Amino acid sequence: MEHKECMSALLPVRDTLDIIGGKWKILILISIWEGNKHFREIERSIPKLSTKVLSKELKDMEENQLITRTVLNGFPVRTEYRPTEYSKTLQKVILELQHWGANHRKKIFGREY
Amino acid sequence: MEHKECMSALLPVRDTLDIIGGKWKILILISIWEGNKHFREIERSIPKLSTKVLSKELKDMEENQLITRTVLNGFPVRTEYRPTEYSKTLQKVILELQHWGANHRKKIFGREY
DNA sequence: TTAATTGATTACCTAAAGGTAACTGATTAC
DNA sequence: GTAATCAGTTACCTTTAGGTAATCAATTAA
Repeated sequence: MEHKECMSALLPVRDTLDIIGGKWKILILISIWEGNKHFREIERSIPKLSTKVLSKELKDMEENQLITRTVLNGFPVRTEYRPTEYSKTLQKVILELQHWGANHRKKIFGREY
Repeated sequence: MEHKECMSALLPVRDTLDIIGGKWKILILISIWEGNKHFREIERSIPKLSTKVLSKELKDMEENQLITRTVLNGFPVRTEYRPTEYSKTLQKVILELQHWGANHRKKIFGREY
């Protein structure tokens, strides 16, 4: 049985799941896609999300070039987070996950949400 | 800012990630797709996978109708795990994750695996 | 000077995922 | 009866993800 090729093909799958997996990452990305730019603004747009987790996730997303971070100096310091064009390439992936999940729920529970 | 609709659209995304996320689920599914049928066979096909985790994941996958489980009585008891036709609907999703991840690695590190 | 706001960081804790290893029950071959 | 094989289960431990709450630095308005 040939495993090596298929197993190494899973490294990219792992990478993707690391980037969009977890409890908050997609939520944060969508909030930013929707136009939320500032730290507090994003935080308040997602109920129960803590500053600690948000801070960490934003760093990860910046590293992965999904968002840009710009510090604007002014009265209270403001930071602007913006989605990159590149981040949009994730939309197809997320849509695929969404479609499969929606169909799956119908199959398993015989009803939708 | 309209959040409610987009946030509820994420429930299916969560469902899908619960089903294919984690360290072993996709590996196990692929092993079964490849033709491995028996518990020990699947276990041995995936280095470092323990019986405990395999046992749990197989149960989850059976609940989600991705595999069927049949007990064959014979000398050493044998169990047959088979992929369902339905499980194949995940291939498109997994391929999407794989493509995005492969392209992402090129973008971030400038090289492939 | 005090309070308030923004954008965080830090220390500490809990819960969930996963790992380790020993063990069970059934059966058969020796 | 002893060993081996298959298909698991159980108890226990470690690691990681995530939650809670206090704190900090900068700035401005009252």
